[in-house]
This record gives sequence, structure tokens and C-alpha cells, in this order.
Amino acid sequence: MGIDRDDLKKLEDLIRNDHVQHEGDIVFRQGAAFEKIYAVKSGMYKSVKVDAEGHEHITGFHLPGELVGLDAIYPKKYGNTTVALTSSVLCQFNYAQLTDLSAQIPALQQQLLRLLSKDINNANLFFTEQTAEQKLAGFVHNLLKRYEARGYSGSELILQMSRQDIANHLGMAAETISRLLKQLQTKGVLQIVRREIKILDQVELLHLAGCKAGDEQPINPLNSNVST
Amino acid sequence: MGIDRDDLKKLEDLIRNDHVQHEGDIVFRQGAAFEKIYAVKSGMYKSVKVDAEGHEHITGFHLPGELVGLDAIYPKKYGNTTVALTSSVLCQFNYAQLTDLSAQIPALQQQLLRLLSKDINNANLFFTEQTAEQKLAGFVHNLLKRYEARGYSGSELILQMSRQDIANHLGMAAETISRLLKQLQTKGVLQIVRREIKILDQVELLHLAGCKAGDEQPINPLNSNVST
DNA sequence: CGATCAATTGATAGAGGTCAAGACGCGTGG
DNA sequence: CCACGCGTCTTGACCTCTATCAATTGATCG
Repeated sequence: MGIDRDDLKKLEDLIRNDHVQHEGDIVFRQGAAFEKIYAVKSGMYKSVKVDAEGHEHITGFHLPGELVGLDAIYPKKYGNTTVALTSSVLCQFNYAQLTDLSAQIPALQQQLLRLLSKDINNANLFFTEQTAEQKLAGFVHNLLKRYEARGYSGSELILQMSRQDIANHLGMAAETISRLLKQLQTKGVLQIVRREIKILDQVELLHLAGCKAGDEQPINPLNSNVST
Repeated sequence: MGIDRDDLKKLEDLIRNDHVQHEGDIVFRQGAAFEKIYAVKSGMYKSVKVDAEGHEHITGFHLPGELVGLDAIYPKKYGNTTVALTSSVLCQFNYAQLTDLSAQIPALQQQLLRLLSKDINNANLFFTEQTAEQKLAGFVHNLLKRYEARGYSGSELILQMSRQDIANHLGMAAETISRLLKQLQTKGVLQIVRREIKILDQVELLHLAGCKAGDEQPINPLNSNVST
């Protein structure tokens, strides 16, 4: 990505050793001082945020190749507790060293900004979904695409999280997840065995998701003046 | 913010002239090539995203002092169309020049990263809300706090957007907004005249919002191992 | 082989969406 | 200055979707 060998050496130096974890192991706790950014190398993690009233909400799941902790830069402390869902490997970057280095390496700075911007987009992705089916279809499709982007199969995946976790994340009841998954199977869109999912009709899955970020449409939103 | 006078001069140079706009005027269109970041100086803007099926969704409202366009860094094009809701003033920064400069000014780089990180947090804020009342109370409280942080009154505000816009943004029906606002007035939390809102009981408003990012709780989320 | 936890299935009730009608403001023009 | 028309907002009646409660099945593990 436009970084020469010498720079790459410096970058490697600030990456600490890989860290092997197992189900339930914690990466960082909500409220802890922000220091490091983490990259998932294998497995899966979930991020859980506890609100003022003690309710837990799963803010996201993290797949191999994805970064965790970028949202902690601003408040300078982690806003959630991140936990391994299965046996996983992650590596860590010291943030202070990373920014120092990025001041010297323009390509690194660009990449860092892009990664942050990407997370803003991801965070906004699921606001559109209306019905429970759209949410769930969108969730599965999103997982699928993220795996696919990392070189995994684009037609099947293993849910490392429980139905309850999915329900919590999407803001619905676990029973509804169960019913809808069955319904998607009946429709011939998915084939489900326990936590293993095979996608039979990816086009229909995307269609059921309802929307999913249609890009580059130069349409005029309501109440906007056409600039002439 | 730790930038000396000489640097400040360079920064000022890349800010183009202020731009006055009126209701319905467009800042940028969805799909247009990303080039500039915008800062709202007065008034209010809304960002509208059109999905693949032509449905419009209002992704956010932008108040004085806030930046618009940071989410476009990664995809290199704007992901929404941003429109003035009322007479407004904004200024613009060329992104390429901004990043060049930030490589020279560490404090600017830090600030830029913080701003992006902040947006990730903002985007995640509203996932927790369950009921329509929580969503609406959270929305009003959020607006209030954002105004307050910029030196505006912390007890009253003017909604520049229609009930329909609020409904669209929160993913509910305009009728429900109307009913709930009335209900909040009956409860003695708000006093509403047209689009002017006076907050009578801010504590209760926050309480009704249900959650709102409780910070720094070292609680153990379910299914996590206690590191001893 | 029980014990435990996850997942499914069924019955019920309530929150909120939808449809339809009416009220209120506000600008325009006679 | 008032009447009209249009858009925004409100109010009411109804009905669907999904949460909730409860019970059962299925899988995993000591």
C-alpha cells in the first residue's frame, strides 16, 4: 500500500507478538485507558457496551482482518468490552507509536484515516433496515461479504455467536431470530444446521435486506434545490 | 489546541471563503467525488442517503461547529446528499491539503483522528434505544447537548426539520413523533410550540432516553472470563 | 446418563405502523 | 384585510408485527 521496506520495518517493530485467546477471553474492558489498537488475525470477537442502567448491548462483531479500538481514540478510553467468541488470534499496535510513525509515512497516515472513515460508514450501515427480516438478512449478508472480502467462502459461514447475541445486536428477541432463520430456510434462501449457514440464494438474501447502500445515485432528495 | 501561529496561518490559507446558503441548497450530492470537508458555521443541514430501491433515509443532522464529509474519505465519494434545512453558513477545507498539512503539524493530525473517532462514536450512539419514546427522547437530548456544547442554550432549541424528517431519521412514522411529543408535553418534560421546544425536565428527558452511553463501568459482560 | 445451556415452537398482548380525516399556519392574491 | 389554498401537523380507528411468557426439544459435557 505504498510503504517502502524501511518504513515497513518500523511498522513491524511496533506490532507486539500475536496473542492467542479462547472463548470468553477479554481484549480490553469498557472504561479502560485507550492505548492500543487491535487487529483480529483469526477467530471472532464481540464488543459489548454496558449503559447507565446496566443493560448490555453488543455493538459489533469483529472478523479476521478487522481492527478494534478505533472508536476509543476520541474519548481516550475504550467504550466497550471486547471478548473472544471462540479461539482467536489478535495482534496489537501501540497507538501513540502508530501516529508518530504515520506523521513520517504519508501512506500510513492516509491508510489510518481511511480505516477510521470506513468505520463511520459501517456504523451507519444498519440504520435503514425496517423490519426484523430486513435486519437479519442484512446482518447475514454483511457477515458474508466481510468474510468474502478476506478470502473466505462467499457461500457459507459459521456463526460464532449465539442467537441471543444476534438478537441483542440487532435489537430484537432471540425467538424472532429463530423463527426468521427457519423462514429463510423455508424460502430456500439459506440452509442452516446449528450455527453453520449455507447461502443458497445470495441475490434474494440481498433483496430481502431491503436496501444496503445503493451507491452513486445522482438523485435529487426531496426538498432540495436543483443547482443550475 | 497546540498549533502555533505559523501553522495556524497555513491552516487558514486552505479554508476557502464562507459560503451562505438557504433552505434546500445542496452542499454535495451522493456519489460525487470526495474532495472537500465542510464545517457548519451557522444554521442546520441534513444528510440524505438514497438506497438501491430509491428509498431516502436521513442519516444525520448537522449543527454549527460540526464537520460534514468525513465518512467520504474511505469510499472517495460522498455517500449522501447534504442539504441546508434553513439559511446557513458553511466553510470548506480541501482534504488533500489538509492531510498534507497534518503530516507537518502533529497536533492537527491528532485532532483529525480524534474527529473521525468521534464520528464513529456518534454513529453508534442510537443503536441501543428500543422503544419509540426512547428514540425520540434520545434524539432531543442529543440535539440539546450538541447545541449546549457549542454555547447555545441548554434549555431550549428550535427544530429546523419537519416531524417527517425526524421520523425518517429515527425510522418511525411521523404520526408517532406527533403523538409522543404531545405525550412528553403532557408529562411535563417538554413544552412545544410548533418547532420550538423548551426543556422543562432535562433529567427526566435523559431518563426516558433509557440508556445514553454509561461510561467507565468495569462490569463483566456475560460470557466473559474474569482475568485474574 | 442426567444436568445444563442453546434453540425451537406455540399462544398472547401491546407497541407502533398505516390509512383516513381534520385542524392549524402561512403565504398569496383579490 | 380577508379568503383561499397548500403544506405541516394532529388526531382517531384499525391491524400487523414482534416482544413476551411458557413449555419442549436438542446438543454438549462432565
